[in-house]
Amino acid sequence: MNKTVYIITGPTAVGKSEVALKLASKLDGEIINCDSIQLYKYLDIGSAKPSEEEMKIVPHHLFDMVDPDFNMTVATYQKLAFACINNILERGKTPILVGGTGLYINSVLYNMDFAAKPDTYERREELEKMAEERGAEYMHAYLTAIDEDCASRIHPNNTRKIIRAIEAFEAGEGIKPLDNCELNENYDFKFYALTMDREWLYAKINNRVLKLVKAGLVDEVKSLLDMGYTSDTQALKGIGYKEIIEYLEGKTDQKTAVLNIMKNTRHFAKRQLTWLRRYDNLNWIEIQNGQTSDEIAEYIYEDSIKGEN
RNA sequence: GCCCAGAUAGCUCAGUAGGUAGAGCAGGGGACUGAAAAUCCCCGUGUCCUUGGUUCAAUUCCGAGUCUGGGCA
Repeated sequence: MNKTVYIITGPTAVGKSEVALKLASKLDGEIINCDSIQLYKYLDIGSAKPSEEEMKIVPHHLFDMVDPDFNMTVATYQKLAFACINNILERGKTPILVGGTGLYINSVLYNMDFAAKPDTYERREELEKMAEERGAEYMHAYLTAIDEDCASRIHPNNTRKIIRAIEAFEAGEGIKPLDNCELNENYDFKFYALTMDREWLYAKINNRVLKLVKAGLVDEVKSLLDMGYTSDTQALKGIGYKEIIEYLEGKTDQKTAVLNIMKNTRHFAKRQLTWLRRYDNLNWIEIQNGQTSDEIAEYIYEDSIKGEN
C-alpha cells in the first residue's frame, strides 16, 4: 500500500490552505487539519478556517471536531490524525496534513509516545495554587528534587512547563526530550514548509487581520460569548479571540484590539518559523512576490514525485 | 511677531552634578513530549537637532539658528 503523506506547513497567513487545496486536486488528495484552533467548532473567522465552499472541493478532515471548551491535547490530536491518515490511505487517496501547529506535526512525524496515563486537572490546579503561593523558584526546586534531569532542561521561570513536568513525573515517566524521537517510519513523508520575506509576511498578516474583522470577527466572538463560553475557555485564548474579548469587556478600544491581534499574530509567526527550523528533513519553499498558489502547488507536486518512476 | 517647553535607539521617553548613554514597546534570535495560536529565555552604537563659545574634555553649561508642541497677541 502506498504510504505517502504530505505535510504542508509554514507560518500563519503564508497561504498554506490555498496551496494545499490546489495540491490536493492534483494528487487526488484529502486535507487533514493540523492547526490547534481550527479543530474547534464555531471558531471559523478568527482561525481563518477554509470556507465551506473550499471544503467541498476536496474532502477536509479534522476541522470542527470539538466544542470550544474541550481540553484538546497533542495526544488526542495524534490519535485522531493517525486514524484519519490510515483511513485515507486505505481508500487509496493521498493524505495532506496542513497546518502550523508544530508540536502536532511533530506528533505525526516522529514517534512520540503518549501511552502514560494523562494527569488529572485536579492535580494541575493544586500545583498551580502551589506555584502562586510559593513562587516559581520553589516549583523549580521541587522538580529538581524529584526529577533533576528534567528540571535541568526547563528554565526556572517557566512555571507552566515545570507544573507539567511534575504531573508527568507523578503519572509515571516524566517528560522526555523531544530530540530523542525517531522518525515515524509507518509513512513516507513529503514535508514542505512555505515561507516568504519577513516584511511581506508581516504585511500579509496585518492585511488578513483587517479582512477577518471585516468578515465579522467581532460578531463571531459575541456569539461565542452568548453561547456561554468565556475568556477562560481554552479555544478563546487563541489569537484574535482573546483580544476581541478584551475589547468587548471594555478593557481596550477596538482599534487597539485589532493592533494587538496583528502584533500577536506576528509574534506567533516568528515562533512558528523558529520551531520549523529544527527539522533537517524539511523542504523550504521561499515564495516569490507574485507567485500564485497554483505555481507553488505545481512545484511541490513536481518536486515530490521526481526520483520516483 | 513674542513667551514657554521640547529635540537622545524604528516609536514613546529616561539620563549624564561635564568624562560619548538606557528602559518600555517595536524588531531580531532561541528553547520546547499531554494547554503549543500556549509557556519561557537571550539580544540595545545611536550624527544624544545644527552651529559657535567656555573647558583638558560638551549630548550635558552658555549664545545663536532650525524644527515641533503649548500659550499670548
